[in-house]
Amino acid sequence: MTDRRKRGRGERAGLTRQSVLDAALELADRKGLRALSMRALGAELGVEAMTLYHYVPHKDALLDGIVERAVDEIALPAADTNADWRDAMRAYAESLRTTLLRHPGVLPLVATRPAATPGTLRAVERGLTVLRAAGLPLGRSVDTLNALSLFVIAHTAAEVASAPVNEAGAAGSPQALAQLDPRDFPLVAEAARTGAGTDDAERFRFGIQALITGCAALLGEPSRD
Amino acid sequence: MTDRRKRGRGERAGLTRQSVLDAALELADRKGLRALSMRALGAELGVEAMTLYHYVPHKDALLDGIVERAVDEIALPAADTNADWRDAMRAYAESLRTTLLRHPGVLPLVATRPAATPGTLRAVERGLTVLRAAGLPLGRSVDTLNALSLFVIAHTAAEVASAPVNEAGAAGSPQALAQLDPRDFPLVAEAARTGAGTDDAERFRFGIQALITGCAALLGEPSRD
DNA sequence: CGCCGAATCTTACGGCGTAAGAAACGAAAC
DNA sequence: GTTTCGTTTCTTACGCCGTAAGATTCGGCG
Repeated sequence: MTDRRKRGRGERAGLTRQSVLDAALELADRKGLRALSMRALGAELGVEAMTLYHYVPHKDALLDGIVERAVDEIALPAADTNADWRDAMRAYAESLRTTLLRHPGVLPLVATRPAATPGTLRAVERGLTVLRAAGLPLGRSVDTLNALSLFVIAHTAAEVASAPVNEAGAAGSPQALAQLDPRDFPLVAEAARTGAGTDDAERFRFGIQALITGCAALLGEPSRD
Repeated sequence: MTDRRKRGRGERAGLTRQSVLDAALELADRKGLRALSMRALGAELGVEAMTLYHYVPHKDALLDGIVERAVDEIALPAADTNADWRDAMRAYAESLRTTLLRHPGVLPLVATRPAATPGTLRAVERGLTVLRAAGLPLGRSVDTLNALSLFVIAHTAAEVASAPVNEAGAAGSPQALAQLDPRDFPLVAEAARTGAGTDDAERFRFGIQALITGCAALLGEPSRD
């Protein structure tokens, strides 16, 4: 954010672990993960690459850091004890998706790394609280929350993967799919042509709804219409 | 497979695109993605790094290739028109999981790249066929199949991520989780202590079951017990 | 002032992906 | 058998990467 162009002779950059992570996150989102090198990040901050090692022990820690920074942005599940847990979970999933989509550069990392940072733990704890308060057994609460978050992460990761940074349509785009031989893949071609199941947000909503409905059913909850 | 140690003077290596991809896949699974460099792969095959560029235009294509090679191993959904689509999908999900788990090195790639290779298209087409034959509308078939595959991929990716190659327990392991302060995260700590929701296979089965049940419910299928 | 710890820079090493071209081979053409 | 030619393999080199080691410069405190 603050303009990092060319410090005067013997004037410090005034970095923080936080400011370094923020710049890294911003750079990854803007130019993609591949463009996030220590030297490039240094240049972005008006500093040599090695300087960054005063704020971060190695690059992997930097990556962990930006994941955590992005995760910290996610809003916790609402602890409204009056609301149905299904509504709470649906709202949480929706908000998790929009937050993750705001950081396309980090999504490959989120989908790939084990998630046991304080930030994620906080969200998980809150989620479990909501589910337990609704009467679900602990084990099933874990299973439910796990299934929901994994689906959200995978779906958003797939969304950004098929629309890469600064790039024309990828191989998975509907346009590309529509051009394959209907004799080889009739249904896929038809879906691409008619646009069935093409809208990311709607497909996402369907998956979430199915997951929540299914969990409720397996747990013997009364169905609602 | 074939012993690649030290060809005699002026004796060819006899590589194929397939053999190169196979070796790359095997190397990635055995030593992890980070260890898969062109030079290392060349050494594995008894050949200089640049030689590989006769079989693959660049490293990204190599990665795409090993993903496709792994994907080709997945068994297509059974087209048994007598069986319930729910059973077919559950079996497919289960088999997809075991296949993916056989290639831990490739999972980060699968979870990350857009999937529009012939192999995946074949599986998708078959899945859509099954669902359509059961009477689901095309759009919903796409949504259902999408939700299922994404969940499977995300879950298996999470499984291998929390048990990395040749490594002691990662940060997300139950042991590590059990040691955090119960005052900060009481439910997470309790779950870790009692082992609730700890079994990967069972948690997976729950998610799949929930997803399928939920999709059926949303599509107005009669419930079964 | 002198000193010290923190912040920054310099230099350097080994590894990476890969561009460019030389070299060695096998098979077909003569 | 010799020549030719396309395929396969190797050699060399460039610029990038992460980062180890250490010199340097700074602000603040005695």
